[in-house]
Amino acid sequence: MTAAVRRGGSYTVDLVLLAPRAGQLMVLVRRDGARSVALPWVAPRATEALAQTARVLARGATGVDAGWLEQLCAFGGAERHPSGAAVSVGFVGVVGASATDGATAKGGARGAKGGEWVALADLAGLAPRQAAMMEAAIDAVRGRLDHSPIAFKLLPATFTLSELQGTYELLLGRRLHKASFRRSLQAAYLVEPTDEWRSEGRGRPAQLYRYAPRKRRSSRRGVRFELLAT
Amino acid sequence: MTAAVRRGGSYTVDLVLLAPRAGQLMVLVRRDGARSVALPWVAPRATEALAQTARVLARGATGVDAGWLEQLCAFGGAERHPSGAAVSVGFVGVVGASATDGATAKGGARGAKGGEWVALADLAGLAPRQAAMMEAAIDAVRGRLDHSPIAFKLLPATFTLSELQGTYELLLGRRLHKASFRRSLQAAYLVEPTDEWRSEGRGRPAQLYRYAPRKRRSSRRGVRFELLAT
DNA sequence: TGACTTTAGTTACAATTTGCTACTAATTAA
DNA sequence: TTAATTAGTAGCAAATTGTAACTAAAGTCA
Repeated sequence: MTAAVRRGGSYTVDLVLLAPRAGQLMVLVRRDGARSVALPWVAPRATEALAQTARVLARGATGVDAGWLEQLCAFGGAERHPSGAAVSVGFVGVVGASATDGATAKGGARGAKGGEWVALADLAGLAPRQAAMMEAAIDAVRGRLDHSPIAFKLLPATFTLSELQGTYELLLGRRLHKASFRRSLQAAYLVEPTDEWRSEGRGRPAQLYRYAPRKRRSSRRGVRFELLAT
Repeated sequence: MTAAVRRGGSYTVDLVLLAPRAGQLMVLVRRDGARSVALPWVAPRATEALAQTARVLARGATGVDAGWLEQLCAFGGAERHPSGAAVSVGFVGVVGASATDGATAKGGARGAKGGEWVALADLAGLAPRQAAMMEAAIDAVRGRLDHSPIAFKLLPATFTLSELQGTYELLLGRRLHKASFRRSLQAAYLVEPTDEWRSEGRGRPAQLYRYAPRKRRSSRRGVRFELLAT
């Protein structure tokens, strides 16, 4: 396959798949030698839809469907790729914590077929093009977090508001204020309470919620100029 | 070239280039038959950086450098492309109004070498894949307007605040409130006044400003949940 | 039991931001 | 001079946001 890619000058679809585990963000990789790793990738047939290719790639690598999956952009130029392909289309996706069950540091365990979950902080040894994808993936998640239900797709069907806030904090890489978070959430009509409560050992039990977005108008604000000096 | 693309299964770089003209947003296209048009595209050599390819393509089509240029994403699958390529990497860019000087409805004039500026509203006859790019380009511009200096790159070096606001309105496709716009602009430290004024015929003369962003901390707001029900 | 700790969830208030109306200023046209 | 037109500002009410301080419900441990 690799040889065919080199000859034909075709393209690849690459995947940055993220999952939470023990308060850390993990990314799915394949061991690719002594100290180099690679993101999952495939050189698809020409007529296949890109998003479909990425969905199949995600399912093949984890055994479950990605809860959220979106294209990053195309990467090319001189930056090397394991396949030698001229262009690679990067995708980023998330799966729930359960997808990482049984995956150990030495890899190959249940839930990661031939893959291995590595903490984002410990990740090293990617080819240049895939390293660029990795960075773009984190930026994309943070940038789209308030427009796509990424955090919700990363949680089970019912969850506590503290878990939801923790997920946002994990993805954003910073702490949020509890009261403000809940107020914004309420104003957005995104969740509805169930009549279940969960006791997590110590402390008051938390009510469980489910993701149930209700229609509302998008707010027509003025411009904001988040733009900073270079 | 087209035949080579069909045979090799290579990729293309496509460009949505926008410019303001007479209060309308124009897009650069090439006549491609009786009633079909195409966005400018090229099938680059394998090792060329994507952004560099797009820059050269923009310069070749207009004779000037694009003030702002960013990748959209890759498009592929069953949606047809004029080249027959399996994937196409879309770019969106803007150039100042002066780039459209002399371009007429019948095309081929100075400033658009072999191309033609068409009002966005009048655009029809794109191949499916390029139509998808067109839509993505508008979304991208609107989505990134507050993070990239798109509007500023579309104006001359000095401009009035009414021109700046008009540019924002053109790109956003909606009206903005004058006092609020100026207050936000002031708070962002993005422009500085020159000591020139411009009289536009009727009404009070307007002061000219230049784009001169000053360093400031990015505001650490809480989450906003712009996310809407599907 | 009862004080202490821990986590969940709410309230209240000050500070800031935003939308908007209504103003003043400077110019051209008649 | 007066009206019309565009630029620019002031000020206020409403909404949003950051934060501290509170109440509530569980477990822990002497």
